[in-house]
Amino acid sequence: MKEILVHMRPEVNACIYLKDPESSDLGRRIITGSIEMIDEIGFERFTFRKLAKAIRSTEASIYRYFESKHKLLLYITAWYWGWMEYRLVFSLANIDSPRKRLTQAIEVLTEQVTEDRSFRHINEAKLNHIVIAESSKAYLNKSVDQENQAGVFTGYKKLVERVSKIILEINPKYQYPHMLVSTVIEGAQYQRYFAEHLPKLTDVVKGKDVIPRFYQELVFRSIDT
Amino acid sequence: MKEILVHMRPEVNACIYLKDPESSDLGRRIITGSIEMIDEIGFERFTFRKLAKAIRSTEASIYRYFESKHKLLLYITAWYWGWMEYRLVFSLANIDSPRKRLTQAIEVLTEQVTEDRSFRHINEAKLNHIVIAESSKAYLNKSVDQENQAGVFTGYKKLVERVSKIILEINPKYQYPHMLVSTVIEGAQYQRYFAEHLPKLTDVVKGKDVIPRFYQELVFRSIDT
DNA sequence: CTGTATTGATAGTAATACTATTATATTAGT
DNA sequence: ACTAATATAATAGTATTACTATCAATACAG
Repeated sequence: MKEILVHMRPEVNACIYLKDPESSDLGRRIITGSIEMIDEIGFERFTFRKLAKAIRSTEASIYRYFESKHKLLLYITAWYWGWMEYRLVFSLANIDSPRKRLTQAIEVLTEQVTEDRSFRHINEAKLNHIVIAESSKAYLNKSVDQENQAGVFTGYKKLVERVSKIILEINPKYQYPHMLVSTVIEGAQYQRYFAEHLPKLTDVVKGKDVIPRFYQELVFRSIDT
Repeated sequence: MKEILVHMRPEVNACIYLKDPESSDLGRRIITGSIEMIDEIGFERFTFRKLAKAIRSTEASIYRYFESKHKLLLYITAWYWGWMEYRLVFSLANIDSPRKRLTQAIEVLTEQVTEDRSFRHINEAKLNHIVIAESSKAYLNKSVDQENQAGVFTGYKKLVERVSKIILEINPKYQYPHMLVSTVIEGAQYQRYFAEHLPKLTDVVKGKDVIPRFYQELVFRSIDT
């Protein structure tokens, strides 16, 4: 993947940032540093002041890139969903059978993300870890409608739409493709979080990743006539 | 239900509060007022100072009941899951067939909550609305392990366990009952949130509540052999 | 009517979430 | 090489948040 993606980057809606963090060294340090720090101390305790110290810059400089830490979270999650869409599209290339395409799509959406490093300054495994724990905070707040209207969540919606279409290819009469896909995506994240923190809410098997398996079965049984 | 529940109240783990809000008029005003206010302005913008003003008390007095607004959120969600368990248990009374029991359980877990008012000072419809939008913040943070160990999430886990058992009665070989139940509970909340704010992620039909229907089908297809 | 507990009133602190100003360093164009 | 534009650093400052502390007023229980 490295070779192919090296000149592509997930597109993030420009209204999220004041200045594109991909456009400068400081910008990239902000992204690298915030992923690192949010993973370590959590989004609530994360502040621009602490980040500034960690990346040897200043609060005021960070504010020139992002209006608030909420916008930074929006950026990180939008980047993640953009990246996921690339991964999905590439992993589906040359697969013709809709059923195989769906199997592969569910796999990509639910599997544990390991270090990828297609992008030098982004640790995808850590990014995945914070997306699991923090990404829902990006839309679970009162500014969601305004931000949705501005197109902030387009990447996520496109991903859901893409997989929904595969489902409809397999069963054009299935009535809830979007519900099913968003249930799988959100569900897989929660199950991973539960496995780590609230294991009574899940069924973990030591050494095995049952999450993709569970959702594969769930989806195919739901859509088969 | 009113007559039966009138002398029962959901039990909330005492370590969540400093002083039981059910034990005084001020305590109940804190709960009533916070449900109202969190629903209106969201958990992030909600502060004890604003709440104090709204219920004509003082910040310091509220702090005598709850250490922080996070603990108050824990209290509210724990109360909600305790209440849900009562609703579930009562609604399953006298139903013998495991399949019918499961159908009813899914219905209770996924349906829209309407005004109930078994408890004078709690508006259950509003409570449901804030649980949908805010409850995941109760465990999506770095204190989750500590709080889980203290038993804060017992009510939620008991509910999942209860429904998982019904699934195993129907199909003792089904491997993922807890994953399935937590997927349904979390999923139903998200779908309701999406229906209101991010409709592209769901399949809403005007005038119809498709969420229970979708999850009924999903569950029974998943567990049937 | 006295001790105890509850709430209210007020004040104060450290941290957070910003905004503003000015200085310095870098780079780009001519 | 000089100028202008731009980016960042350094510093300071404000309003709000998330508390803690103190003390007075009230209630109520024995």
